[in-house]
Amino acid sequence: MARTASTIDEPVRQRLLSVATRLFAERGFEGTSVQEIVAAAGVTKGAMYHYFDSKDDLLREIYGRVLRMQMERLNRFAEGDSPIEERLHAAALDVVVTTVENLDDSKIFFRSNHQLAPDTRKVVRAERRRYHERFRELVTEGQRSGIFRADIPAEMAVDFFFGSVHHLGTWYHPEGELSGQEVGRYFADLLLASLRPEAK
Amino acid sequence: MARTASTIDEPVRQRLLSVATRLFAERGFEGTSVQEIVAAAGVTKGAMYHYFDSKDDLLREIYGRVLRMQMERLNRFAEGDSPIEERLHAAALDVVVTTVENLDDSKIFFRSNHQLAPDTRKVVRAERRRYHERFRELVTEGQRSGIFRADIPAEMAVDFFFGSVHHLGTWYHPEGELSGQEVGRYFADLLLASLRPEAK
Amino acid sequence: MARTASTIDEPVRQRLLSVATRLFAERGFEGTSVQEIVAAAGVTKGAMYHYFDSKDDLLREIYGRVLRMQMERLNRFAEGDSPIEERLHAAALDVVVTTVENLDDSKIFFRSNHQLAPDTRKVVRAERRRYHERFRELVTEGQRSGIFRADIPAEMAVDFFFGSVHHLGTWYHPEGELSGQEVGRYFADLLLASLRPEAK
Amino acid sequence: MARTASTIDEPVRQRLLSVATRLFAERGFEGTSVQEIVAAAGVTKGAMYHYFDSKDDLLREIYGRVLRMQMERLNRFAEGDSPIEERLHAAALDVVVTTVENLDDSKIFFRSNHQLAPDTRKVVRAERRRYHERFRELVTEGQRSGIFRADIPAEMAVDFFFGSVHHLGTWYHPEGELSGQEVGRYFADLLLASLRPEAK
DNA sequence: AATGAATGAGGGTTCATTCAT
DNA sequence: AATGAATGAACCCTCATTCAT
Repeated sequence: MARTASTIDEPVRQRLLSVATRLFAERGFEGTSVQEIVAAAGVTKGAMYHYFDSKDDLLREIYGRVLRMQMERLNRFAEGDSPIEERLHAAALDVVVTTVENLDDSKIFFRSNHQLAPDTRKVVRAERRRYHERFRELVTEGQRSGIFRADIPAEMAVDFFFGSVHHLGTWYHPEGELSGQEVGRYFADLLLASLRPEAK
Repeated sequence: MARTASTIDEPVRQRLLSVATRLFAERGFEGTSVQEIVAAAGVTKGAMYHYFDSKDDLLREIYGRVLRMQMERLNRFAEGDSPIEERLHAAALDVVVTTVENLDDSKIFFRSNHQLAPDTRKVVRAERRRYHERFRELVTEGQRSGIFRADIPAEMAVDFFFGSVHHLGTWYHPEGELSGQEVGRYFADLLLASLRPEAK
Repeated sequence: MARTASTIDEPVRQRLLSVATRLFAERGFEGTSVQEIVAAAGVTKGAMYHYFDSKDDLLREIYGRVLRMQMERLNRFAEGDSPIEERLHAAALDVVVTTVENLDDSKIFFRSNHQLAPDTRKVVRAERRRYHERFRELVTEGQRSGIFRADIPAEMAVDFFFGSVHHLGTWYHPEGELSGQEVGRYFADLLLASLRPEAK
Repeated sequence: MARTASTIDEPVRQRLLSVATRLFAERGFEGTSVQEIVAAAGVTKGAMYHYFDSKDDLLREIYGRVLRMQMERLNRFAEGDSPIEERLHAAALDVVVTTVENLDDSKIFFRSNHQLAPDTRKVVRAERRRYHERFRELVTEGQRSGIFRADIPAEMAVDFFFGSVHHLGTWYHPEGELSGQEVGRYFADLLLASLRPEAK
């Protein structure tokens, strides 16, 4: 018997996470009540507090999931042995595609950051920074080998690029005319173009 | 006689706006209570509700102020008669500089958007779209005259650029080593570079 | 130059009373804010507090007006020299007609009684009682002369009748098919009928 | 085991209803705060909002209880097979007795009607109308068989009677010299008397 | 593993009233 | 005679969380 996700028999913990992700993305973390989450998940409050310490804990879990996935994928792309411009293009394209495929996570990530407890926030930011640095290494690698222009700090180019990616959540619509692949290609092209050395 | 924001003799309405802007940026809209706002402004709740219809109204006012300022500045830069690449560079640099100078407004803008009442939201988004379109016209103008590459939709390039700008609030720190001018120059350079036609 | 009631040049005090009467009848005393009253009257709060001590004072004035009017009219009818059954019938008819003509006053009277300050309330109830007693005297006069049945206390018959009258506000509609006169006649007939001595 | 109202061991929900009924009757719906209700019931606000959706919901429940009880009793009396004048007399007496026994409910009913949310109000008024119509049928039945005078609309006679009943709350005191039974008999007698055909 | 009654603090908002002008 | 800014208390309600079961 086939079943869609979020059906009644999906493990409660997982169902709570899915539902919370959707609601946090739609209404924001503060705008979503625990009552709404458990109602949408079809369980009671007690059940939620059995699996999670608090509402903050739910958010923390969602963050963790996203961070782990992104880091794994980036590493896979970075470690290849094709030319640097191809690896960077592929990694850039991939981060756009996965962001678009998990748009709810992305929305939560860049909107609810300040709601995290200070400690959690520190952990999240540290992991985020590692991710950023890994990506930046790709740029510096290209700069060192003369493939990318070096008159703009790698950090700046990376911030420039990720700003764009993180903001996908505010304008990209899955039903729109552009697929994630297409946006990804454009974004990766723009990144690579901006790093091309100035024509003499 | 110039005065810093939030001094005791600043008109109550203005003081409420300044304080609310700061707090919304720091803690988010939902994370800031009316009580905290009025306490920080040194007035009572009644005073706040004398000048504003609601907490939402406060947010609405802040939004309006930002929108008006940005639109005015963009128009000034767009209407010049220097070459298109210079006008776009100048406009791009300016939007970064003003964003950095009003970083609180920017943080609020891209984090609390979904908290607005549906009607207000529609108004804000419409005005936002107009701003976007005005900027895009600069890009298409350059594309038509062959100065900018035309194989990437202008819309995409603009979304790419503004994503970066809007995310300044998440990483830029006024006390950091880069001035708004410097970041603005880098960002504008990156934008222009990404629009350069492919080298043959 | 002809002028309708409640126009801008009607004395402020009078306009406040009219407006408050209408609003109190529509929404109840507690359900009407001072702000709504002054807005509807086209003046400011300060103006209202210039003419009236408080919101309670407004209600007190409305009560006073009704009480005075009803007492005057009753006296006029009671003092006639036609047969007692005719005088009672006329008085009963008149109280229905005037109640219907001032339905807002009536609604306020029997719905907002408990909102009055204890002292005012005592005064109002005393005056009300005097009115009641005056009416009752008509009944006892008829009982003494054998025209009305005496096996039911006059007080009871009067309470019975006035209960009906006071409840007109909950069901009578000026635009309905019955005029105040018609309802008055029916009510007066019913009162007289209920006082007729039992047939042997 | 019989228990008096408002004892500490009475279920919370029931205790809230009893207390609210008493307070609404004493001070009116708008004049009673939720804080006062929960304090009198010895619970916290949270507990109240666990059982009732809102303060309005509390009022709605009280209304529902009264309406159901009155309708049941009326049906019992109306369905008997004694002569119509006896059935009407018994029903009239009963409605007075039960009104007096639940005087708080009655006070609330005819004073707070306009405080109900429009939807609830519609429901309540419809049920009220059905009750009224059931009672009126008794009168028309008597008119058709010539027992009651037919020159006064049944509707009018019923409004006349119920006006009196509904106003019991404004003057009847349980500690007074008249029992509910006595008032009921007088009121029923007056009703029947007013319906007696005119003597020739 | 899960319930649901109950808590208590705090949420945004309304209000009658005051007072300097 | 009238303004309107400002007060401060009270309003209804929501919330994340706890706990006995």
